[in-house]
Amino acid sequence: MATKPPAENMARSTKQRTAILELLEHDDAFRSAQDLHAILREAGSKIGLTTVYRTLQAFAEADIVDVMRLPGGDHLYRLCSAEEHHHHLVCRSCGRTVEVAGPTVERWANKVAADHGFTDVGHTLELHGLCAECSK
Amino acid sequence: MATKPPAENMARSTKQRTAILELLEHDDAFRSAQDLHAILREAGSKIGLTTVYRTLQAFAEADIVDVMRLPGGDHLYRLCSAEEHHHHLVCRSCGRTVEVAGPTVERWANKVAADHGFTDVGHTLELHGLCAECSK
DNA sequence: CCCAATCATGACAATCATTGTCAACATCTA
DNA sequence: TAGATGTTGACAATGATTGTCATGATTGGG
Ligand SMILES: [Zn+2]
Ligand SMILES: [Zn+2]
Ligand SMILES: [Zn+2]
Ligand SMILES: [Zn+2]
Repeated sequence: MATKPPAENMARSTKQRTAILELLEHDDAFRSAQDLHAILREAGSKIGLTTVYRTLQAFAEADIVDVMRLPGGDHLYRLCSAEEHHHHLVCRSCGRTVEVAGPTVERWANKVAADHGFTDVGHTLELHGLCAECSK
Repeated sequence: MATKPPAENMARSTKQRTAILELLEHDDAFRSAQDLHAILREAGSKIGLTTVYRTLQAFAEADIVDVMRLPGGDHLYRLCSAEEHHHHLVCRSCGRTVEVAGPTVERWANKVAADHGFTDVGHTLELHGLCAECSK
């Protein structure tokens, strides 16, 4: 066995996938496919934009990265450490992101849903503000 | 005074705006600009798609309607009764939507943010499941 | 080590909701 | 009622994302 594949999703290990994964490993904030593509090209890589898109999608599919959507609709990706369900507290200035668990919210959500006769409930939750640093 | 304008945002009252508002008033679910446009054309209106987009944007701007985003990124609009801050419990089958207040969540969000040194925090929260009806 | 079977890549075209443009039009007030 | 100005609608433009497909890379077997 040479290099192990990044995920079940993706059968082979390639320079491109490795490069993207390394970028994400050293990054604290959520980044877009275009961001990562620009950074890689800047660093001399000849990687194509389509590949970056596809790779990030595959990572997301394999739960390797978390996805969030900007108000404008763009997709942003981040390599999260927590394996379990969690939410994000994002600095709207520098992008710094903290992963937070929300047992309180989970309970509240389930109760509210049940009270209204809803079943099979899920939720999306996002916190955004200014981090200590950016708060000056 | 003839007809009062729908909002400060929009100086004049027009057939188009009235038509859109009436549709929303009789609708329980979130709808897209294209949905509403299709419905209006179906009913014989000659309204243009651009106008529907602009009108909904203006309504949202004036806090007359709530906006939510589909996973795909599309904008959906709904006329909500609650004037204060609230969240939505949406049926992913029929679209039926219930407005819910979330004091518990607000408190939790503020605490979490403060614990991490974040200031000026906001949040987005969405609940989705199957309504009693659609649960069979 | 070498090859064939496949998976992956990248340049390019195609999508598609949304936005921009602007001349024709409607509304409202004086 | 007429003019000033907000609105409309057909159409073009945008821009992130996805589809296509020939070429290139990876991997397991021989
Ligand atoms: Zn910050
Ligand atoms: Zn949660
Ligand atoms: Zn609402
Ligand atoms: Zn339902």
